[in-house]
Amino acid sequence: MNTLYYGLLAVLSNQSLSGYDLMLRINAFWHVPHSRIYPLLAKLVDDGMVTCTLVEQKGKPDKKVYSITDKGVILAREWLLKDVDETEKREELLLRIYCTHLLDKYEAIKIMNNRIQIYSEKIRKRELRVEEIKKVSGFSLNSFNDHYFSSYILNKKLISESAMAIKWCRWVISMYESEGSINFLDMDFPVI
Amino acid sequence: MNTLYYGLLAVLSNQSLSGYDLMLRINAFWHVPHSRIYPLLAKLVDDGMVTCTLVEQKGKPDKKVYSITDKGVILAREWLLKDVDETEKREELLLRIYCTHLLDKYEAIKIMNNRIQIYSEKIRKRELRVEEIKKVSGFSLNSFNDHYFSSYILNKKLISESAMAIKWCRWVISMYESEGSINFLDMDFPVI
DNA sequence: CTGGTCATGTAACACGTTACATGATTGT
DNA sequence: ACAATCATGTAACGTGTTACATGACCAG
Repeated sequence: MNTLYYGLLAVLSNQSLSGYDLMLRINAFWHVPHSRIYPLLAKLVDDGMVTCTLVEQKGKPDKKVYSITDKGVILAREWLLKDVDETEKREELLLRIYCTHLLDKYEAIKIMNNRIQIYSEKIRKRELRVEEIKKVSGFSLNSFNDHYFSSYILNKKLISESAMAIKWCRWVISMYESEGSINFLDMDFPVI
Repeated sequence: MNTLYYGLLAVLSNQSLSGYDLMLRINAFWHVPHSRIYPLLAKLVDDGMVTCTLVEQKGKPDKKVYSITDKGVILAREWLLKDVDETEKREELLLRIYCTHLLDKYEAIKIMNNRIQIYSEKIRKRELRVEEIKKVSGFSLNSFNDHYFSSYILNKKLISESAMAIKWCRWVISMYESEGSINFLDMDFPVI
């Protein structure tokens, strides 16, 4: 049961799709060829996580539409709620976000707070590294070809990414906490 | 010649390291076990990209220190300068940044401008998707469990990430363009 | 005396990619 | 005619992970 197994389950938790459509959808996250999707779908059916229905079409080949089962939703929720380590692949994080609808308010807020902790720790480590670079390079560089420059801009990028992620987490939490109506006009995440 | 092949070359372009130290360094980007590094290092030596020197140590086991060759630098530069597609793995992007010291001012600015184009296009597509979500959901949601909410926050996250990346690219360009002294006090990327 | 760090390597297995294979329909 | 899209599947190959294997030194 690898990332793609949960990936297919995650996408199917949003809507029922054919193997072909599933491939198109999951490509928004990362590239997956159809050769990996069809065998895994068979396994998902085997495991009782999804059901398959043949849909006949006119002008197009028939297709098999897959729908998530209750058992599948339970597994997807387990995967969403399990603790993640720092080395988690980015794609997996995006996929988890795409599944937030499977969580209740308190579960979602808890996960977001957890994520804020992880990003804060990352920033702390990178800030230390930046200070170290500044010190060992004597606070100035002879040229941009100095490898301290590469390290410096790389660390600055990682810090800004984590800071942005924290800001986004807080925005999501604030939406969950504002009890009122859920209106797109009231919720807009200011980009920078 | 896969990502790790260039990854090892990229790290070695910054400094000579043993297989063990190389593993520790590359783990800053993504997890790589030593079982993958040692065979690849042998291949890099075979291909004439790096040279190997045995360094005896007291109190610690002897180690093999690997250094990049001129041929290795040429290949690393080729890899850096080759066009990248949108589906490029994130790790590879970070690795490329870590190697900027191999590029001259004009090459680096060209790459940054190119990246800005890619991120801009990404934002454009995601903005369209957000507008679509707003429309089909009727500009409001019944609950946070609605999968439009998941899609909405996911797209917002991707947009903010790309926007931050563009800001970072512009910051790097501005540093390359400011001819004066290279002082860490003069260059600070404001996080959000 | 147990577990952690430094240090290098191999082997079995799981996972992922590219290529092969088929076939109807629609647009250029 | 030719290429692209929709639609599903298998096979060979290459990549990556986990486990096996060894050994000195140091700290608790």
